Amino acid sequence: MKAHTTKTMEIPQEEKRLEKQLCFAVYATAHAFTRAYKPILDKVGLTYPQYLVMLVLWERGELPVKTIGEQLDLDSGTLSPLLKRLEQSGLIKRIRDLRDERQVIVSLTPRGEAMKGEIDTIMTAIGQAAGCTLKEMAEMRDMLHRLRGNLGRTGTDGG
Amino acid sequence: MKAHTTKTMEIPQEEKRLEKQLCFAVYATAHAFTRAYKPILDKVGLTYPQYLVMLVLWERGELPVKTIGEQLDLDSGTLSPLLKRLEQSGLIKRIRDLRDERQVIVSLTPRGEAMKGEIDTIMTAIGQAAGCTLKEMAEMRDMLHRLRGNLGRTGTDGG
DNA sequence: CACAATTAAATTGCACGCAAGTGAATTTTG
DNA sequence: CAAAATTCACTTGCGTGCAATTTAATTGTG
Repeated sequence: MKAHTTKTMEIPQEEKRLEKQLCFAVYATAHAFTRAYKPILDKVGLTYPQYLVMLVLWERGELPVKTIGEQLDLDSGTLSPLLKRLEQSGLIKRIRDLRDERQVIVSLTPRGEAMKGEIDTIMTAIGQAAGCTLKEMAEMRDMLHRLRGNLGRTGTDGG
Repeated sequence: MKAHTTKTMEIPQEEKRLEKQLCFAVYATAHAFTRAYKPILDKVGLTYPQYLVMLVLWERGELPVKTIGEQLDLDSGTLSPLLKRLEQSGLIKRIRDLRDERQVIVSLTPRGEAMKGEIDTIMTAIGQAAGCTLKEMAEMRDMLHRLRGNLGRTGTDGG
């Protein structure tokens, strides 16, 4: 594998500004989303990552920890304590799989299932806060999806 | 102020899927960016948020903590320990302002200033990882900027 | 079937991010 | 000018994220 000359040609000053950085736009918008969700999620006692886990379970039903991690791009170091909190909140159960005792199957309790009724309220509220047209939202989502695909397959080429 | 009927009309199942959520696209892309930056930033001994602080200082010169926080949308609870680590790394100085002793002025050390030479290498590497055209990047950045503006001014209407 | 390699989840350690509270300095007000 | 209100940074506590390690279970191999 011959490395092509990683040519570091001069980038114009203007392009180096924080406000010009796509990475920062994504970073800051992610925080803005979390903050926008907070007052809404506080009412149902969820953090934003916990809400994402609930979304996955509402959509797909009971799942092993591994699969939840694949859906959300999170590892067990993040999920294990998070799921423990959701369990203590009485929203999910964690049961070790009898077929394969390495796995833990996560499923919704009746309370967790019932909370699914809140989805519309939550999504409507956020949709209004975002203040985008559905077309814009879809467009942005697809662009981000592509971008994420590109970034994900970065071969950690140099180290 | 009469609340307009927060009409929670039915959202189609398909739209509730995780993959359809713009918030998740932003969330996951932010993490993908951080991971893409990691091998590059490891070489210069910075975390991604630390890199953002350095960007601000390279661009604007010495600044009080407050202003850095405004630029990055971070509060002192996040910045104080982060800046302390950058100081221990020998990249910045923190000096209490003599005019207003409530403020702490953050400035670059010679080592921090010298690191500015790494910018081009870092940005070029990330640019290649992102694999977008400059037009796409600009487009996405501007859409995110607008979105962030909308989310930021969400009046926490209900609590 | 024993034994090495692999896999899943949990744990540990560190660095954010943010709410809430503290303490010191400055500004506002009476 | 003195007291009250505000501002700034720091600290504390909690919940992520993630690398690295640990423990237990399963799979692959001879």
